[in-house]
Amino acid sequence: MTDFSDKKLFDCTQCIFRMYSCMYMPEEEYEKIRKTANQLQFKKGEVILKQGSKTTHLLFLHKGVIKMNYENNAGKNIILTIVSGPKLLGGANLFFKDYNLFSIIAVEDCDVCLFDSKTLMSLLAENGSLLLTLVERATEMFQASIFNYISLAHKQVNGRISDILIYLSEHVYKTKQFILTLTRKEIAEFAGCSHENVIITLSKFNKEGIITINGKEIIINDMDKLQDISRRG
Amino acid sequence: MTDFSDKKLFDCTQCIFRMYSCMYMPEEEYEKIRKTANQLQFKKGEVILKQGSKTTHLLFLHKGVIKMNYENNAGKNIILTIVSGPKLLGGANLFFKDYNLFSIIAVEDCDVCLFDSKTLMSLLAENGSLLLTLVERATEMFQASIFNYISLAHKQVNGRISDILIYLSEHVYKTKQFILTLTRKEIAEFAGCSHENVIITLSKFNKEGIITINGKEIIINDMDKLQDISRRG
DNA sequence: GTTCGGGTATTAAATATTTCATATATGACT
DNA sequence: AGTCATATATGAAATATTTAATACCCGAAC
Repeated sequence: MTDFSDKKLFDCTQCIFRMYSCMYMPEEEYEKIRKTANQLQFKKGEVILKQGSKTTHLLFLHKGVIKMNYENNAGKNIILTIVSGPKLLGGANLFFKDYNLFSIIAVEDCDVCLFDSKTLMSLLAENGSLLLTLVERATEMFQASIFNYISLAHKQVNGRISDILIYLSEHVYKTKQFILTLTRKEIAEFAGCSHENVIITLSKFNKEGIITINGKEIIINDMDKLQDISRRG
Repeated sequence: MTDFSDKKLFDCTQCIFRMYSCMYMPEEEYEKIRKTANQLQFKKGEVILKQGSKTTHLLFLHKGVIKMNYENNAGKNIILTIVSGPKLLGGANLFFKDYNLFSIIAVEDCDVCLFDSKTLMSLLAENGSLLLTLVERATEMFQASIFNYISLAHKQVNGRISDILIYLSEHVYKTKQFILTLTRKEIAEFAGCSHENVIITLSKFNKEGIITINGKEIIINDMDKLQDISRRG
């Protein structure tokens, strides 16, 4: 983790969070928030927020990819969702709990802003329209998680892996050809199956020509077939 | 569904929704909302809100038990969660979407209040503190769903059924002995497995003495063992 | 009173998944 | 260049789950 408190890493005037804010809030008000903001860079693998730690900040992911990781009481890691910036990471994890329910871990190098949640919350309570917008954004991610989990809980591994590939392609990397920084083990933690099963399934999709695997690179050749497998579960 | 627009079914002064509201809102303001409220009773099995229909109302469940049901594009029913009143049913399903993402269906007879969401939203935008509280409540249910789904996606059927029994006991019926109105098929839709598997697992738990089944009645004899099975997955 | 449909229950066979053992490849570090 | 840890890959055995077939019970409808 690198702290650049003295200089500005990202241009705040380009910030999406600010864009939302100033739709509903005068510049001076926003400045109060901005002063509490802390620009940071995280390297792949670094923990941005740790499960169980106090929630003192709301997090805005400018750039990069993170995983929301939950370690259950058996010590098993479970990936709740994977998201790419720009995105506000709040909601159940950050908005209302005293302690973080999940960890947020960088899967690729990330640029983030941390906002002091106390300052933010008191400003939000006076500014319903902004709050509505923020909650709406934060809720979006939640909805996405729910639908991920519908897939995971009610489909077999073929369908789950298809869903994850579609999700990564459409919502994280936004292209059909991407470098997958997640390991097979991490995909297994996301899909809720053994890593062997992930490998077998990916190999099968590769052999059938639905996807092409070149080391870390994945190319989705036949999105229709993938969606068909997803549909049939 | 029974409409009692002329008379009052439930006592509004006892309403939990009102309680939240008047913590942050003068009586006159609340009256605006109350005037748009519509008290209704639903019988077991009736659809309260239908997936795909327009979201015109926010729903407050006074009394009873509902299931959030999602019908996927293969026509398969999936139960997202089961909740008992009093509870505000909002969040992703109702707050921000033009159309309901899920259906809400009465599992037992229910008393509900429907609030016009337009009126409510405009009042909320002017009243950040109330909004925060409502969003917090709505988010709670979401969190619970997420943890349900962690269970479903990352455990095998024994663990899932255990989790569902624990959940029903602790959060829905609030006692270790309850009349389960859900059919085995519905439990299967919740657990994400075949109904045969539900029956086999429940029978097994029954034989092992962990639970006792008398027709529709379920008694949890050994909560520790159930939690142990849940933990081991 | 009979029929019908739905819920409950059980089994065997087919299929899916995990576990375990093992092997190769890769990158980091010395 | 060698060592270590980790990721990838594969196959066989053990286990879990679904599917399909069948049967019983019970309440609603005729």
